[in-house]
Amino acid sequence: MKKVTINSVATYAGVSKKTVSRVLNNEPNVSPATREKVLKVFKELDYTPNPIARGLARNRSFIIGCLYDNPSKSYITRVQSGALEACHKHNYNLLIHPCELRGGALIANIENLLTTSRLDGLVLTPPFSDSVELIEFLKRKNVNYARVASAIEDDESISVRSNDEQGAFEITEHLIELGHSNIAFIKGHPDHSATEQRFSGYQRALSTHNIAFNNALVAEGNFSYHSGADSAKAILDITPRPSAVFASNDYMAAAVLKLATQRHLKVPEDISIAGFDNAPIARHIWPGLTTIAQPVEEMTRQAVELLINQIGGADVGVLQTTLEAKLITRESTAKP
Amino acid sequence: MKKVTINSVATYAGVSKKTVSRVLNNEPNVSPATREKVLKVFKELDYTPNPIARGLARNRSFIIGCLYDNPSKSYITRVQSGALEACHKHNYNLLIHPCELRGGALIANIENLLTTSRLDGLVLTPPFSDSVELIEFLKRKNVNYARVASAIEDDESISVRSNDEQGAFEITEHLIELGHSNIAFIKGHPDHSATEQRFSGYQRALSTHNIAFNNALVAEGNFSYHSGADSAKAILDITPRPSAVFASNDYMAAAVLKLATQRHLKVPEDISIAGFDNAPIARHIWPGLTTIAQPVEEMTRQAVELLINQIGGADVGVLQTTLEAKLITRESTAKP
DNA sequence: ATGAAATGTGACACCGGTGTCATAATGAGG
DNA sequence: CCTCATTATGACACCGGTGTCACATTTCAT
Repeated sequence: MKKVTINSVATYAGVSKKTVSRVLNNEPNVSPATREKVLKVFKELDYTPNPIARGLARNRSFIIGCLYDNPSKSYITRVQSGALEACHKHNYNLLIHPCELRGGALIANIENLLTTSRLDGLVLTPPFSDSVELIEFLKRKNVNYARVASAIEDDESISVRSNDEQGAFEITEHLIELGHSNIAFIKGHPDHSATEQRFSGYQRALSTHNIAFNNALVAEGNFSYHSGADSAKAILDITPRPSAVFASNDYMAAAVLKLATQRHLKVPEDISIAGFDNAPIARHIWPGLTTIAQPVEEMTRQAVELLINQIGGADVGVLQTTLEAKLITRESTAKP
Repeated sequence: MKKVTINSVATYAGVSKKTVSRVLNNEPNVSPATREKVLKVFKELDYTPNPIARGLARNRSFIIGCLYDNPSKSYITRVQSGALEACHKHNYNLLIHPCELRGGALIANIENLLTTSRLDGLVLTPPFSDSVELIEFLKRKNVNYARVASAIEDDESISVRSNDEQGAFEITEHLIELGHSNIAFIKGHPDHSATEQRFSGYQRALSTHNIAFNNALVAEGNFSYHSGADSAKAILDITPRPSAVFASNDYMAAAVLKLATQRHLKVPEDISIAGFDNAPIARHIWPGLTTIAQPVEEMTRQAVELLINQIGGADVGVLQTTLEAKLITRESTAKP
């Protein structure tokens, strides 16, 4: 099968390349008759313009790259879903690129990515949105980027985050108001800024309600289900057993719930469990998890939309936004 | 900041574009001295080649597109993970494109995708891997593609599937051998060929063990958790209550488990539950789900690898492979 | 009818690389 | 020292579009 290019169309239709290009891009100043004629040839020859050539001429690829390194699959799915919504709205496409923050190869990896595929912009999700090294590199390379859920504030780039500290405060307060005071906490991955923020919200709630912070009640997780299972073991063995557990995300909370159930503890009668994120699993298990609904899709959608506007050369106005997190109470928390 | 192109490098280094290009691509016939010189200029000018220009010249984008329309998020995550592994191994990138099979806009949507971004190949996941309309279109457009978990056999294109019928047979047989005979079944999405195959395996197992098939025990799901919850209601209200439920995927099985637990039924003492896929949720809940481990990542990895070889012009040899599914027994199934 | 403005069209350079081929420089063998 | 093969290098066309600008044609007010 012979390739159909803009040249063949032009020859066949008896007009110049440029006129074909005009029809292709719906530019004005083409007579209706000519336009019709060219459009007919498009159909006849089954012509599809070459996006690469177009990209070269316009210096655009209409592709956004999404960087992630996140143990929580559902978080990534939600990120993708928000990013895709914004992309498709503007006729952009999304390229996904998981990679590792640690190991020293990050910059080389991203450099290779940019060499392999021309990307108009990059969405950085945690923990990349907090990587100063990466951000410096992108600035130097003049690559457009948007940060999702980043804690860095003194940066003039696009950033959409949610209020993790406040969310953690509220859910801890919810437990306290139910009557809990012996509340265990499971931390997230140390590379993620959300980890520190959620921890800090937990501590602030305790202190606000005059409950002494007890480091023995804190377990180190990393947002993965598996780490939650390990932390759960540690926590359920504490004497006296905490009457409530607040895990930094729903996966880890689900792991606590599973172990508690295995040990024939009744949730929430014997122990209350709270999570964070409002991941699907929070409502797929019984009892459903009390959690903080974090607007992951919406954050990403907004970030990508701003990014695309910026790429288009528009004046984006407000670059940095903070969305609210919301407490969702389900069956996993109750009075002790 | 001025753009650094191959021309600036050439001028600065005092050589021709072509020589720079040679160094860039590690081609032979460049004297060590010249190579050194050019490499030094790369560093000095912080040069990054333009992938689009390269793509235009070579007629390659080194991007694979992944099509999906699947209610199960974890399935998609696994597909992506397998596809990415193969892509990165060959220095390709992955662009994701969820879209709808139904609605009539599919072909236009894909046509637009191909117009927007030059893709070297497409991975079709269910239900697209069974869409004759789409496959015809891609053939006509001369687009390389690979099918994952497709039931179409009389096609000369790349296809990697797993044995769904056999998997469903085995898990049903497992229930029968435990002593169950009143086994309810929840179907998957009607657009997916796996749905028919799993149903067929269920029926074959019944018939092999001389158990009469009873259509009243069959509920219509669509692979989503939500549809599983609806089916669960219907099934748990059947009198006499089935002693076991086999759901066509783990999400729906999890929904059955949740409702059963809510109704204070003990699993597996009062009712056994089996799923399909070995999705993460199968081991994140208690009791863990007995299920069929489907090698989703591996299927996709192999499919993409074959696809990339084909794009590279290699003789791919065997185009169609079937991988085995494996029974995983956990706590959700037991004697009635 | 006439000149100015608006509209339609094409020639040509350009985007930033790669492929082909001719030619220059180097090295081995006699 | 010369010939011939080998290695190194560059000129130039080309990939398939878009941007600029010049020019031809039409429209419209005077």
